[in-house]
Amino acid sequence: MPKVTEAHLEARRQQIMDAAWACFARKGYYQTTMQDICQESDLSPGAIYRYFAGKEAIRTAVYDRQQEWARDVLETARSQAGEPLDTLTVIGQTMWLSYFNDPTFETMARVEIEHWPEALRDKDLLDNHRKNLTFWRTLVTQLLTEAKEVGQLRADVDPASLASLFICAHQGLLHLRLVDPDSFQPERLFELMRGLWSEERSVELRRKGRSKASVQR
Amino acid sequence: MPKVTEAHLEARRQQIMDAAWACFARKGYYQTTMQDICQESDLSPGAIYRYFAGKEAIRTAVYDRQQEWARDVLETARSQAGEPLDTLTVIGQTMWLSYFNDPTFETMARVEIEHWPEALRDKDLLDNHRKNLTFWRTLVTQLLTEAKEVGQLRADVDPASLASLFICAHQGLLHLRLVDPDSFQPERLFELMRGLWSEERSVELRRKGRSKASVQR
DNA sequence: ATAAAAAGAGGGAACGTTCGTTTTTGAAAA
DNA sequence: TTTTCAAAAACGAACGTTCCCTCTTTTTAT
Repeated sequence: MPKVTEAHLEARRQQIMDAAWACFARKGYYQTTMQDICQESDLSPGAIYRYFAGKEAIRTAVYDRQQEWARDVLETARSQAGEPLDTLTVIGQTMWLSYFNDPTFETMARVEIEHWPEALRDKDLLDNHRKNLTFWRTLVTQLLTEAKEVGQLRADVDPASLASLFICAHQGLLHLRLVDPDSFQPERLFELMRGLWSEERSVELRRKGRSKASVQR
Repeated sequence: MPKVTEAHLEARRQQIMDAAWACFARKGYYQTTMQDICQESDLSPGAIYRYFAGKEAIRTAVYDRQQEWARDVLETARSQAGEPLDTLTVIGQTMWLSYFNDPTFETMARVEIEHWPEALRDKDLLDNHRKNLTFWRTLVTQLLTEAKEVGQLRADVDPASLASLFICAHQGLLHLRLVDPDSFQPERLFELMRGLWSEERSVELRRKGRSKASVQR
């Protein structure tokens, strides 16, 4: 069937990427063989090599697509929220609360973590990863700065540093959720962090805590 | 030279582990060949297979040794500090400030990250990793609980949650320091976190921050 | 005491397998 | 008939592991 539609070609690409995505999550990049991807995608080696130059090309394509998905979450969150801190809350809730319970989350997280050590060796992956991280850090910093100007953020907190802490915690949680889901619960971390940085909330809670503590004594 | 001393045998083991450690950090586990380890250690395959059952055995041995090193840091910190929060501060300073600037840090961090995706697949590695994480989380939780009782910690903060946040941030920082050292500076994160959770410090800084903010308006 | 034998430690070539890729072949639309 | 897409066998390189050999030290036997 020659001269097939452009949509069909794109569908094949997605078919291969879906298969590779599942395989990478299950076995990791190096333990995934081309045969695995062939089986998972119901395609032959000959077919796959028509759409991708090689194994590595598939990996970068999968990684790129995953980053796009994450940014889609952001856009959705931005359109839902109004105030800067709301946007951040919605992003947090989407990624940490809903997202972490989504069945596809585990697959995404596994593939993401798979790339961390790889990015330290492959220059292209590293550049890509850096750009992505910078994007998120800049965005969160900006949102926090706006929040601080409106007084929603503790006055003594540096937005840039807090943004870095966010990203660190997010990456760590991504990893630790998979290792030990029971001990690292996004909900509790989310609440804790809100209490730490938020202006009103911290004042209110600090009062409660202090009175409770004084009762205990 | 048969019937060599026990010390000599142990030295050979360490020699192999050192070589593998360097190779894993440089190229990752799967891209490190036995030939690589042979070259790095100045030994032949025959020699190496006399001391380790195979490639995987070397990996687990290297990983175990690394965990021991980390716990040594803890013991040193504990002997240096008195109060609970001091211990935590010393651990933080050792690991985040001195440690991150140590030339061997990068090697250790790379090997550590290398294990994260692997641990999700290999049952033995996962059990080991879980035990290690539980050890640290329990320890930090305990220190924070003691600190709270003495009033060094904000009264509304849950020690267990904060401990989880610590671990998350630490793991994230471990990864992000390697990807983008300039953007994720342990010193700033360390200061930020101290300000967030500390009792006196937060009150003091909040006052300063508030007055500064009112001037700006 | 000395020589022969045994055994441990290590070197290095070789083996069997696996895996990414290529090439050949076939079928179906144009 | 020509062109395009996909299947499947096949190739060549690479890798983990094994096997065999050598050299040296210890042990044994005369």
